[in-house]
Amino acid sequence: MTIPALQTDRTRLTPRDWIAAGFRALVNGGAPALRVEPLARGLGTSKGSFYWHFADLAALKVQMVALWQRLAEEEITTTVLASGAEGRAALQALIGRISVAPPAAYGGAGVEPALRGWARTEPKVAQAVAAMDTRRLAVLESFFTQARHDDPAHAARLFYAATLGLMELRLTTGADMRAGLEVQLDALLP
Amino acid sequence: MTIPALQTDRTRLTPRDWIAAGFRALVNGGAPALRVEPLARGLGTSKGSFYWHFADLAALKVQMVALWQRLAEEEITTTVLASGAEGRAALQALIGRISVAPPAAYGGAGVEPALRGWARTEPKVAQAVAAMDTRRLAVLESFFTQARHDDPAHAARLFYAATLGLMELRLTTGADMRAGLEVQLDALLP
DNA sequence: CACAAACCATACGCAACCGTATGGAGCTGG
DNA sequence: CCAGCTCCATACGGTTGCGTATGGTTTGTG
Repeated sequence: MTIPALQTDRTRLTPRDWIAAGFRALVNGGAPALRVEPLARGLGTSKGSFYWHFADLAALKVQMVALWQRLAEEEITTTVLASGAEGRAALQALIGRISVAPPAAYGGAGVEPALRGWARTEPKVAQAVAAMDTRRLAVLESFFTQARHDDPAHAARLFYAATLGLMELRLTTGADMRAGLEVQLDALLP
Repeated sequence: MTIPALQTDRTRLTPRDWIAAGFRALVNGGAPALRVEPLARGLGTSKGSFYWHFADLAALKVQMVALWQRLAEEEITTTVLASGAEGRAALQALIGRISVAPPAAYGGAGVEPALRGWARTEPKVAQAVAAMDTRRLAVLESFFTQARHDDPAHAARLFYAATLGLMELRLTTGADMRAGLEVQLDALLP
């Protein structure tokens, strides 16, 4: 008599699955939740799977930051710069893009604030965030310059600060990103 | 209430010394840095001292949050409400208070962002932060109402969001809080 | 000085996690 | 069908941290 083999029909995991799980953990539990064994439990697998796809935990973190950088950069180039919009129109387009939260499988609306919190625990992340900040500020400043604002640098800083703050408030008090940013833009470009 | 000076004696520690060390660790290393033995090493003592002053690590965290709540509340009441200022004048007074960073012994300018990052790892902290957000928003809204703003709720949200964002940017790109907030106020109350 | 209280050092058991080693399951081409 | 590659499970040693237990050292006080 043969015992029928358990057809677990398990779906095999890809590195991308682990990265997505990493972002979900980061958003829900913060940096301390980025551990191999808890992640494995959350995916219903063992860490043997993890160490097949990644050299170590640091490798996963690197890939997470790299993915965020790629998406954030894409948000700027393909959606705004490539559209050919300028000045106020470009800012409007950016508002539309920013108010769309990332997919829930990758942590949803909490990704950006969570990543900034993560930056406080790991210098590599802090460096990536700081670089993205300057990049975004430069782009915003060019838009405000095109819109003939008196002090584009100040306006860019304020607009960006409001964006970051609204992302925070979206989590705690459920603020509406789009409405908030449109009002901010009206205040800065009357 | 004013923050008392720390014991420079170094031979004996007070609970307040541990709380301050906790804030410094939180700012520098984030939530995962809030551990008993690393804190003890940083203070040049052993964890035997810690467990004399606190029941466990959770007790220290509770006291840290409590201290932050008291100082944040004080920032509102004694500096603004008690001054009798109203409307725009009250907002100006608040700007002056906010742009002053806490003492370096307690983590300096990074305390507020660090605490918001911490909130992502511990629900108790998240609750305290959310409560403070609503409290601050209510106060700000009353000021904008006194200043006869068209949409006080929106203005309060934006002003607060800009404040939070500028606190973030103060860390990465070294933004000037006071200048930024004054410009924001001018934009919202022309 | 005596002596208690306050404060700190050290050692211990326990638990969680990291990264490695190794074997097994499952698909795939020859 | 079987040989080899891909992918996962599990056991292991090492490290770090928690909280407790216990004894030592300093400080205040009569």
